[in-house]
Amino acid sequence: MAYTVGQVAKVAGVTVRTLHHYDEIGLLSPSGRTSAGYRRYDDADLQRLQLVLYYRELGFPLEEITAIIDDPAADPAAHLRRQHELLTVRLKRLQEMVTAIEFAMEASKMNIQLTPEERFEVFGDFDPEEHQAEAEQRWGDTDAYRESNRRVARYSKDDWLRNKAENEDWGRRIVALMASGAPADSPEAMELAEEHRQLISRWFYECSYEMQTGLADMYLADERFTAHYENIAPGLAAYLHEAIHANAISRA
Amino acid sequence: MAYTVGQVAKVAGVTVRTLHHYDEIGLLSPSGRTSAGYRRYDDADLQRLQLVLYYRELGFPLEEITAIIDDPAADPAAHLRRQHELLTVRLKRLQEMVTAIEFAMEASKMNIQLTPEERFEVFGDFDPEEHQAEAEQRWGDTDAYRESNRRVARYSKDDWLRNKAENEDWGRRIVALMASGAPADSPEAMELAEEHRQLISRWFYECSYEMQTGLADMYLADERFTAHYENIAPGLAAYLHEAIHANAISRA
DNA sequence: GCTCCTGCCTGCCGCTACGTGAGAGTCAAC
DNA sequence: GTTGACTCTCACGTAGCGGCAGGCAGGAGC
Repeated sequence: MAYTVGQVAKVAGVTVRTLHHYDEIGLLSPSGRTSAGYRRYDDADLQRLQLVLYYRELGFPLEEITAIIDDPAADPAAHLRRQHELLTVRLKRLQEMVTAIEFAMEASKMNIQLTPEERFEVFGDFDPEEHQAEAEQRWGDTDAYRESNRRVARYSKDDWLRNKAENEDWGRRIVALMASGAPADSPEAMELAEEHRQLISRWFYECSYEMQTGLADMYLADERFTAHYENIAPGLAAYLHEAIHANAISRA
Repeated sequence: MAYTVGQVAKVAGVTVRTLHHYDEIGLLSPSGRTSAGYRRYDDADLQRLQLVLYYRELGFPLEEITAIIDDPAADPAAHLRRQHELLTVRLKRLQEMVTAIEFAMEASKMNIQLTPEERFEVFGDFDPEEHQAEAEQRWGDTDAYRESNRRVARYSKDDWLRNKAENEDWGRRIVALMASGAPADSPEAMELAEEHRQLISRWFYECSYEMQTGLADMYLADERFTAHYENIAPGLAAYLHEAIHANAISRA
């Protein structure tokens, strides 16, 4: 019962190169060679190959497989547990990805065209997801962030357009107020600050006064946010910041 | 709004090296450089990076991402569909593996010790999985193969031992019959051929006469199967082959 | 002006698990 | 004795970076 590389390859469903490789790294060396140097695999080699392929299927790197197979003292149960954890994690990731892609497909089928490009188009230059990676780093484990993500995922293009319209309407009103010379702690400014909080609560996540003042601080601290508001009207970032704080204090 | 590599890396949650790499392969080149040669990323670059990371998350290779993003005529829906298929296939594989590993863990907890080594021990030299890879290539998309896999996955060590015992009993009887000189198309031989079919049906999958004659042909065509039967008794492969065909014809 | 620290630059080698030849020898068949 | 299939050993190529080395750049502190 001796087999050549080609035969083993066929039987095991791997390539000859793979067997050469396993020989090279000492994972599976044939038990003998012919006088011409041809590899000769026997049944024991085939069994070992089976083991190798089994662990490989489970995602073990070849080096570890070598260790597992060659070390009779190794605890197979421990390996299984670890592998089970790894697998379930990968499984979850994959499932999430499938869900994400199904969502994307659904959106594109409905002609809502919520591909990322479209979303950028809808969002204009103030994309809630523009700084998503950073947001995730900062707030990835907060309830608000998860809530926001959950809601955002369901929004249609129309929802986004309505959102944008409401935002722009609010923007026009606060710009007009600021231009009128009303101070940032005037009742009118505080009312618009309150409306700002409610817009966030309605569209993204329950925004408390505390969270809102945090946002306000960031509008000044993070130049990208500052730029966004300054771009609407010079001085707006600071004006909004003060109005939000004044409103939060008066409601406390 | 210009950012250095380090800033972009932090914001996007990738490493500087990754950005260098994306620049190298032309996937994401910063829109400018400082006089000192520092990369300068602007908001548009960040948006592109978002797209890149989005597709990367979905498992697209970088080269394809380049094509998708740079080619406005490319159909994102088609890409998504293809990716969805790939992912679901991988997902199914992973799920099967998790099931398998959970089964193995269960077994090891019960001290049944169904580690692969154990299974080889139980199977002796005629492991139903010995040629699994090839079997999958040949029959991977048949109902019989799936059915067999489903059943096999549930078998306990005791089941395997009973299976082996039944097989050996049948083996002894057919060897005895052949030794007695009864022709392969005798009623007794045909009866044992019938029993062979029922053994397969009981332990692995519903085996029709047609499928059984296919198996019989393979016992002669594939030297490994031939060797298995010839190892039990010289001439058995051909004898069984003829008996199976005779039985199938008489039942048709 | 000098030093220190941090961040940036460009190579370039390394990793996994093989794929894919090149060039040469081997084996069984016709 | 010649073909054709199979095998051998280099040895470079792949994807997606990680991680050095050696050398500028730029701001802070002395």
